[in-house]
Parts: sequence; structure tokens; C-alpha cells
Amino acid sequence: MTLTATTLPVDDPAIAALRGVGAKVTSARVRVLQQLRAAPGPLTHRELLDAVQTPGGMPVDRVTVYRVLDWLVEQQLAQKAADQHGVFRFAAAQGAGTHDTHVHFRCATCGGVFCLKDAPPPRPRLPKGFRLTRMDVDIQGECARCARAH
Amino acid sequence: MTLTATTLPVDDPAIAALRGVGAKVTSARVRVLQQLRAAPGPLTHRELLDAVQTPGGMPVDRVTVYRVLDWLVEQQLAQKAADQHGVFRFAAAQGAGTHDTHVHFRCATCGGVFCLKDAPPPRPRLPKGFRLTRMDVDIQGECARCARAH
DNA sequence: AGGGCCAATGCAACAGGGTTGCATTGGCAA
DNA sequence: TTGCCAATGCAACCCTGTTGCATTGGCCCT
Repeated sequence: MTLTATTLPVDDPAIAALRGVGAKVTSARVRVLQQLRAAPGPLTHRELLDAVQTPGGMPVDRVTVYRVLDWLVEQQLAQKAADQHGVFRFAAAQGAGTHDTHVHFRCATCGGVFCLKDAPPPRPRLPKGFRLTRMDVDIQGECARCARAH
Repeated sequence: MTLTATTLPVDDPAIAALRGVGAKVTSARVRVLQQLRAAPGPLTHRELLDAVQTPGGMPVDRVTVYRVLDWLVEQQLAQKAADQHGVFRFAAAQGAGTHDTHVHFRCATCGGVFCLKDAPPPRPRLPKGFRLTRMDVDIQGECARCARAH
């Protein structure tokens, strides 16, 4: 029996999001994004790899999952942050298309990323002759849910 | 020539802190803690390993540095947290959790670190239930001397 | 001052997350 | 349908961090 394996539901919001950025809609991308959106919290690469392997379907290479994840972050469809063990966790991006004029709060426990309304700190005044190329602000702590769970 | 290599200044605050927890005062522990205390910000294992190797002195094994660091955290003399790249960074424990987040500038060319007295970063407003544990501002660029040298 | 116990060290090998190079496949547009 | 080029699979690699075990060296005790 040959089922038309490539036929995907066009109305799937994950697929719509992928088409929205004008990129190739591939099986790996769709499956990873679907899992991210269905998950209750940020997932590790390992968890996603397991989740994406369906018994009947084609297996997905772990490198592909890494690349899809980084690509989703690039496209602002996902967020990436290290958890307290130093392992990256990924989550579906919250507000679609919200731009980068804000800072992120990183929960050191679950690895979740939260957007803060505050504006990023102003560009500091540097001593004469100094040149600034990059500024990273790392705000970490514990989110409400993890704090409650103790 | 045999200089009394093990003679260490007893008045060194790092050594005093080590004696304070009633533990063996070893060369590796002293050197790591001194570096942690002298550093302008949290350091990675790699940075500490480099800092601890003095040209004339005995080399220190990387595993020892790992063990010393974990031991310092156990003794509450240091704090450990993963940075946004998933690498652990260590900082000397500060009395009573003072968040003295002063900004430092790192020259990408010569690796020098400069403390900026200018900008005390404003503490961001967090959603209800959120707890802030650390805030690091990492500014990269080129210092005046390297920019001039080209 | 010297001896001895046991923690701390050094070394080697391992483990796991993440990356890179390259040949092949498969989406999508012409 | 054809063809281009991005996306994939695969293998090998790098880096951070850990574990087992033999040896060394702090520190206490006499």
C-alpha cells in the first residue's frame, strides 16, 4: 500500500507559519515546529528528536533537527536558551513578529524565555577611542511557574 | 637553588577564606579562588584554567580546576550558573547576595577587560512571581590601544 | 621534626551536546 | 516535467564536563 505520504494538511498553523516566512516546507521543519507548539514548556534537542520520530514515519537525523532548530530561531519562529545544566532548550516564539527592541528574561530552571517590556539599557558611554561591536544582556532568574513549583 | 615554594602569605583573604571552612589549603584552591575574586565578572572554566597557569609555577590539571570549582560552590565560596551559550561561569560568592552588576567591556582583540563606571544598568521590571538572580551585561568591541594599532 | 592517614591531585579514558564537510535528495518554480 | 539549489543524511570531529584509579602532598599527631 502506498499512501500519499507527502500530502500535508494545508490548514495546519505550523505549516502556515512556515509558508509565511517564504521558506521550503519540509517534513522535518513541520514536525519540529508542531512539537514545539504543542509542548507545555521548552524542550531540549534530545526531547525533540524523540518526539519527532514517529513509528511509521521516516526517521529524522539528529543533525537535521539541530539545523532546523537554529533555522527556526533565525526566522524568529522559536527561541533558544540554555537551562541550568547548560543544555539548550527551545520554545515556539510567543508573539509573532515582535521585534528586537526589548530584552529577554531567561529562567535558569526551565530554560524558558520571556520578553520584558522594558527597553534595553542605553548604549554606554565608552572611553575615548573605544569601539563597540556587540552588547549582550543576560537577565536570568526563576519564572513564576518554576518558583511556585519549588 | 631551593626556594621555599610552599610559603604563602597568610594574610591573603583567599587563604583566610579557605581556612575558614576548615579545609586543606592547596595551591590549586588558593589560585582559583584568588582569580575568581580578582575577576571583574563570572569566568568560565577555560578562562580560569588559563589564568591559573603562571609561567614559572607548577601547571594545574584541568580536571583539578573542575573539582576545585565544584568544591568551592559546595563550600558556598563560589556560585555557578550557565551563561546564555550553555557554558558554566563561576563567580566568587558575595556576602548577602548583593547584585553589584557593574558593566565591563571586553576587547575582542587583546582580550583585556575594562570596567565601565558609567552605566549602572537599571533593574528591569519583572512580571509577578518572577525572581531575578543575576544580570550580566557583556560589551564587546575594541579598546583604544588595539584600535590605534590596527 | 618526622611519620602516617586520607583528601586532593594528575592522568587517561569516557560521555554527551553541538558543529562541520561533503555527497545526495527533494521542494519548488520555470 | 525539468532543473536548480536549499535541505537532508551521514560520518567525523570539537568542546565541555565527568569518572576511575594510582600517586602525591596537607595536616594532624606524637
